[in-house]
Amino acid sequence: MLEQSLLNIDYTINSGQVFLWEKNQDVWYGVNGQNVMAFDEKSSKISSFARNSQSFFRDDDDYNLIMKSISKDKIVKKAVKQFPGLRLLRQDPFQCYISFIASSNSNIQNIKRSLQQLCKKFGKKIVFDNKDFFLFPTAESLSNATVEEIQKCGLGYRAKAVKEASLAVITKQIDFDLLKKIDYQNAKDILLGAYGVGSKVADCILLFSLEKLEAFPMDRWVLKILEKYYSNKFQINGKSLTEKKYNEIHEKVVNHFGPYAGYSQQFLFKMEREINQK
DNA sequence: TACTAACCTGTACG
DNA sequence: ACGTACAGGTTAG
Repeated sequence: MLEQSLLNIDYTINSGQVFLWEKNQDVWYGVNGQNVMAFDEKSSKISSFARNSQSFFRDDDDYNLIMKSISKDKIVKKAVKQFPGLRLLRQDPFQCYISFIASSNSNIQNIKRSLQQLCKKFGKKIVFDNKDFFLFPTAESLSNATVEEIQKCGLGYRAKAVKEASLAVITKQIDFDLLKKIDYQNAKDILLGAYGVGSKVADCILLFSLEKLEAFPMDRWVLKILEKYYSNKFQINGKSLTEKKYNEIHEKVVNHFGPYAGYSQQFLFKMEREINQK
């Protein structure tokens, strides 16, 4: 059972981590791999289609301690204060992997639509709470699909990457259980070997599904934030973000924010997106 | 090693 | 209506 004050479900769902969650009345429903989860806003009760052992909302994290740890400067302090209960999630690794491969050079609406179509086309249909859901496709089903079939889900040129990446899982070239055990840099190097996975996507997968809380995904938004608030600390020169530059900035970022840098990214991202929506 | 254009697709804007 | 820009990157060259 979760302390209600420590989880704000709306902030958390709407923070760019997940794409397959919808609110129905007062209940949030979300597809997570071969499971569907529900969070009742009124009671703060969590239920799920399958038994889920891993805590999706990371309530095993010492939230207050982490908030203290990442509050290294005014900016993060402000964001932490503004979005109490924003949490990182512990997602199904395969779904997270495919989701962020699908996210590259796209936008949330497109990503959502594509993933929904993927589920409908390749995922198993189930009934939970008297409602129909499609589970996320398995690595096997996506690796057996043709690029053309995947493309029909609106993924465009990313379809090839989705198929290749699924194949890499089937062949154990990518082994999520192993990636969870080894350290950040080694896990990242392995992920980068998958076609369609670059620095940013790798960091998303590591942070959101593979227990690497020092991962700090940097997309154009986060880069803008660093330029805006931290130009003296991290100095980002040049316009294009090469892998080398990405790594250099990441090192400075972890030096500043510490081992839970990924949490700080989530707060900064949320704060800046909120500002830009108005 | 460092940099840039091309890339599917849907939507917003003029 | 219809062209153009651009969106939460990656890859090939």
